[in-house]
Amino acid sequence: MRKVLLIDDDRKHSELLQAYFERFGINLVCASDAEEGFRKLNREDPDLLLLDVMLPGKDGFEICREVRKSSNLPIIMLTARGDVIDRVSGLELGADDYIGKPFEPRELVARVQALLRRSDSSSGSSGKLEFDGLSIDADSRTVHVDGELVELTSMEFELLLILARRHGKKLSRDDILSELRGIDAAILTRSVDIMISRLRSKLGDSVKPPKYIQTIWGRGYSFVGSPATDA
Amino acid sequence: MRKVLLIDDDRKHSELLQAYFERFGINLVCASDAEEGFRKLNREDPDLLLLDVMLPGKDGFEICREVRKSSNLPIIMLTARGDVIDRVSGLELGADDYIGKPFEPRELVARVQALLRRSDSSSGSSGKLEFDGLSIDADSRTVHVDGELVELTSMEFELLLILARRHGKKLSRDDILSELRGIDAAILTRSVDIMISRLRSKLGDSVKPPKYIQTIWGRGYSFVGSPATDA
DNA sequence: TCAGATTGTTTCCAAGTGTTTCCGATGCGC
DNA sequence: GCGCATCGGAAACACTTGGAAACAATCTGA
Repeated sequence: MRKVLLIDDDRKHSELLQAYFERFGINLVCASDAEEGFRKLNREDPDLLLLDVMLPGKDGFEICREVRKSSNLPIIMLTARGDVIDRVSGLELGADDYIGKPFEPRELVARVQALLRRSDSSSGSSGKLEFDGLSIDADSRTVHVDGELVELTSMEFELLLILARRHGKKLSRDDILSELRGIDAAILTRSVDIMISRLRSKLGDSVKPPKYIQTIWGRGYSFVGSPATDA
Repeated sequence: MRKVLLIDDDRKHSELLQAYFERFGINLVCASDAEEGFRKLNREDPDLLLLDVMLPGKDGFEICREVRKSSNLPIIMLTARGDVIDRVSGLELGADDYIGKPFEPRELVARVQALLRRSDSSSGSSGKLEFDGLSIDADSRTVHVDGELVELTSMEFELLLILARRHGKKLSRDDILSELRGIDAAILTRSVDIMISRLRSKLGDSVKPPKYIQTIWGRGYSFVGSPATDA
């Protein structure tokens, strides 16, 4: 379960939020001042920090600065009035997000989740497209057909990505060319056909009953691989 | 220089923002609809995406969903009215942040910078970069491959650092040269190729199925080492 | 200054990409 | 269904880009 540390001197408010966060599977740990905050930061090792700006003693900005010195823990600032000055200075101090009080608890949860998702995905796999028998990894630029690694040239890979990202959509040769090479697709040749052809042969696809790439006569091409459950 | 793609149908507004972003050293590329957006997404390979919700044809939410299928590119949504429904659904769709129109340009820049900083730091500004079988220590300037110390010259080390810090990003030879030697990359030779070549041989990497450094034909290079589980 | 290491250039060759061409496939009008 | 015009697939070829070796220039430290 994800753990979030909230530093806010309003105990009542904190408890309400704690209960609310619980419903979304997030364990909210509360501290009411900087001192308690730093203690729990070490002991609880949270995944994210919620910082109220208005605090007795050391304020939220100061805490933010200090935390940033030694870690890149995601931080969201809670400030009383949402004026721009506060927002900007909070973000420039190294906070990752900001929310103005009063806020909808639901929105805070959404922001927390967005930020957690981001820090997850940055260390985990993300850019993966999975189809029935075909798996494309946009990060490592690798393609597997039935578990076998298939070596594609960069053009072939880009082409496959363009088609697969919009599977089901009919793409004209112009669409493909302009995504592949930019607006200067003025000189339209038939290189797309050839690339499709080479790609198909590498993927072990055939023309007649197409497994992945469907020719739409007079129009262009379309990716038709079954969206696949997951992998 | 960091590159940000803005998809917004208000050309005038886009141009103003473009000029404004320039002042902060951010290259803002503009598209006015989903079609153009997808084209430039591939072509320009931006570091972050700004999405207007209100667009002719496919709206911002839809674009966001499609992009999220195959990438974890940071996304900020721009919506006309800041009601909570929009915010929450935007964030739940996989956007990383949200800003309500009208907004202060300065605040948008701050949010963009915060998000860029975050995605930077997630790939390790903390001195050590760990990949599957490859570990880079930016402080001591040492590199280990499968636990073995590998001696690199300073250029080779810098080059590796540039690539690894932006793993997954396509970097042109110009990008690399200007980071390596400053903006005066006027004299463009093929020295980058040779450095890549030497680096690869020292890392024990091969060209055909690249473990670490991928050649993107006609474009440049990209670091593709798996982000590594261990530390 | 000299020796050795590092960085840049040239050159050749292999690999990737685009064009032409031919032929089979598809759609259309009868 | 038949024939014609057109479209798409595939092989062969031409052009461009990248990899690697050899070599030259530069830098570093005695």
